[in-house]
Amino acid sequence: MSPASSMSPPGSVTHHLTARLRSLRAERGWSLDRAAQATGVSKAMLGQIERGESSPTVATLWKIASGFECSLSSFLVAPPATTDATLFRSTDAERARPASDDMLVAPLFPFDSRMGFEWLELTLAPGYVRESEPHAAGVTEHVLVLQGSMDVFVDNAWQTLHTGEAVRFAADRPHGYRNLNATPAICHNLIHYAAGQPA
Amino acid sequence: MSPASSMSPPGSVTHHLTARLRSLRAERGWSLDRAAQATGVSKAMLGQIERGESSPTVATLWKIASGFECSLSSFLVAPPATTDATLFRSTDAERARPASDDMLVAPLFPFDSRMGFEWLELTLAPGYVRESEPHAAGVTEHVLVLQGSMDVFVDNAWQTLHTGEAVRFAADRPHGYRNLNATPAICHNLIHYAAGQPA
DNA sequence: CGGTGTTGTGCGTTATAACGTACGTCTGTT
DNA sequence: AACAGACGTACGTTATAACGCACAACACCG
Repeated sequence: MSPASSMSPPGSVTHHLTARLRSLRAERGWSLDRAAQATGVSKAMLGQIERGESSPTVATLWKIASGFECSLSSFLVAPPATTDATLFRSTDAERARPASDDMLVAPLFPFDSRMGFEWLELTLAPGYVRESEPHAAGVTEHVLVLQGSMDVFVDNAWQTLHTGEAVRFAADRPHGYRNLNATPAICHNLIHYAAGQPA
Repeated sequence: MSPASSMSPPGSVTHHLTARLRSLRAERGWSLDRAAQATGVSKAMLGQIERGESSPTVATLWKIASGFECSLSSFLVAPPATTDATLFRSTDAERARPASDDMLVAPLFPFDSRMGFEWLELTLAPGYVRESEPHAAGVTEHVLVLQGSMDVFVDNAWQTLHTGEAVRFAADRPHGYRNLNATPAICHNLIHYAAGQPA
């Protein structure tokens, strides 16, 4: 993109790539020769990549990642931001908001791109029935019953879950929940989205 | 690597890259011209990449990902394996195994690389005290109290969690759990590991 | 103080990624 | 059937990624 300058802007993809490679090599105390031997990439090339003077091919980046026994994506995406500050949540504080007449949704932990999931607590009133549209591919739902019992529609059949039972299923197919009992059912619903995909 | 053949092996990185680009373009009904215009990469190059005849630079791959409004890593890492078969679990079945005298561990959902976390149910007997060693960087723990109350040691202080309360914290620092009450405490413990890093 | 080895960078060459354009093909139109 | 348009591929050129080698700077020893 910028042939004149060989510098890499601080926030860019190439900058993270150079920093990652440099720190990884320093971390193991490897010389360029040693790294070249481990990865199969010439040490001249490795030096240029570290200096941001050339943008490697995915093929060579793969050789580098393999040599260092690291994932390919760790060279590209920003680090998982280590983690954030400690976060306290309370179901009681969130449960007060009714999503509909016969269901309460308490967002325990809202969606976080670093985690890739959101964690909800659902309260299903007696008689609640809901069939969800399929979500995008790669979405996985976890349902765990805390109180009472309920039915989950997965794989074209209703399955009964009692207290303490759980199910995990791919949500890119028709699925649903219902509570045919006389008492409310409380469950946790953890929805995991595929990595790197916008909602 | 193999200059003679222009094919990409079925399981390789380049194969997934070509398939991803091809399906993404077909999904939107874009022609090569349209894709070239959206990404800023020549349509000839896009065609060669789709056919596996050339391995793009990370710079051009970035342009492609930006043009399609997708994450860079979605072109590289193996697909999240869509998802697995439906999996039923029961806490009662697992809870029978005592991990120690004063704590029960029930693995609700064992670690799954696609999800990046494991989900446990802990039962802390009265008087239980445990201070964990810091885990690797990028590990995040979620604790949610289901029954009774307990204390969690985070940020160099003990915090009390009552039923329905939860906390999320970075586990690469000293942390611990205790139950100073007269009745057992039950909580969920979801441990999320950084993506792409070996345990 | 001059070997001797190691580290990182510069240089010339080769392989190939990337571009712009032109061509063959297939479709739908009047 | 002939034309027009859109799509994907093949071609020739340029930019640059990648290589191997050689050199300069800094160490550790004799």
